[in-house]
Amino acid sequence: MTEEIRRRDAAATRQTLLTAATELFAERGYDRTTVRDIATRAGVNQALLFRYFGSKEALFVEATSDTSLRETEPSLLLAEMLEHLLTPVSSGHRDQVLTTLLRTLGTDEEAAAVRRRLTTRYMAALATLTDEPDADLRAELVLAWVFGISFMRGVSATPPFANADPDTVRELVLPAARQLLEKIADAT
Amino acid sequence: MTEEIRRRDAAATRQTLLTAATELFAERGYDRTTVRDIATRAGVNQALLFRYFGSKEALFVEATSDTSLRETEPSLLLAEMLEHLLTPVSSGHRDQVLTTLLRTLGTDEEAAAVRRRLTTRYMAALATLTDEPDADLRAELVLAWVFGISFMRGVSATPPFANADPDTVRELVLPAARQLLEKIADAT
DNA sequence: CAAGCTTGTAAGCGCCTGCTTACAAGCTAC
DNA sequence: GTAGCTTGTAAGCAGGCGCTTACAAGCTTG
Repeated sequence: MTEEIRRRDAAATRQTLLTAATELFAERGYDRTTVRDIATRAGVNQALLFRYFGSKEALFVEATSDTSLRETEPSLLLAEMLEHLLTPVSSGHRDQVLTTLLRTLGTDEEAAAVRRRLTTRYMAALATLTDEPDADLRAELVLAWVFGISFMRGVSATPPFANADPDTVRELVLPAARQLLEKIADAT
Repeated sequence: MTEEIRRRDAAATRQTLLTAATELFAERGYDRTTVRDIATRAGVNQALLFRYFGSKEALFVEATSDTSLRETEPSLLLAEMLEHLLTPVSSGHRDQVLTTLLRTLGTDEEAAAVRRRLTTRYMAALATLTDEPDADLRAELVLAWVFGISFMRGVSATPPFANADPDTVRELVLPAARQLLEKIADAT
């Protein structure tokens, strides 16, 4: 049994808030998520949010910073990202950070900073997959594709993607992307 | 000379408001644009916004509905979209609708409807460019790429794209996209 | 020139936002 | 057992939001 009868547990409350915030930011983005929403979903008084995190922005940074960008081999990175994007979100909270960042496109500086940092890391990894001089541009174009797919699938939720088989998508995307980054490998 | 000394001109005021709204929605998205912002940029009392448009949402719909999706031949559509996306925004107000929709990713139903309608039209055009059975999926993947490029360039504004030569980008994207939609043509 | 409509203005309403404060309730150490 | 800290609660503050109202200023028609 899990410890269910715990009350007055600061660490647990903090974690509950963080989880609720992560979910809501991914679902609605930064602007449309209110601190009251977060507290309600966490089943917690909203004042505690400020006690434990200081501000809504600080909570956002913490919710999006545990990126868990695994140390995947770059040649498999694209295939893995596609898999993450295309598997049903319901199955555990997958890498929602991408979705969160896509939903948070305002002028908000914190969000923009998080987005830029993440982008740079992925780009650097992908840029190793070609010997062409314009490796960065090629990497960014491929990354842009991932963002676009993530956008249309997770955010816009247009019909074809909703029913699309992940394998089919991968078999379409990988060869095309290989035109830009020739060292992209197939999934294992 | 243009007629500058016109006052009490309802049509002109309406148009000024519409222009200001279009710009601001593209710059900041729906949520972060306030009716006061719009009225201020238009140099007009904000009550007039409600007199002429009824609500902020109605104004948004009108600002994004003049899509001007030209009747381009589908095989040239991708090249043309890329050109639109990559030419400096400063040069006249280009097709900002894509940017606006990207910046407006909340739960807002009106924005989602506009986005869906536009997407469907572009997809239908692109789907004619292959004889494969999964034409729709292929078209959506290509469109996703355009969205991603638009996102990274216009919204996220990451470095490589900012300095990228439009022709270079096109020469990278078109051949790769042709893996999905074989009838894509080069720019004229 | 005055009636009557249209266009523009100033003020403010009710609501929601992020955030704070004052205080009650529970836990731990002596 | 009670002092003193930590955890949770209720209420509310100031400011910004979309939107409305009451009214002044201008134009058009007899």
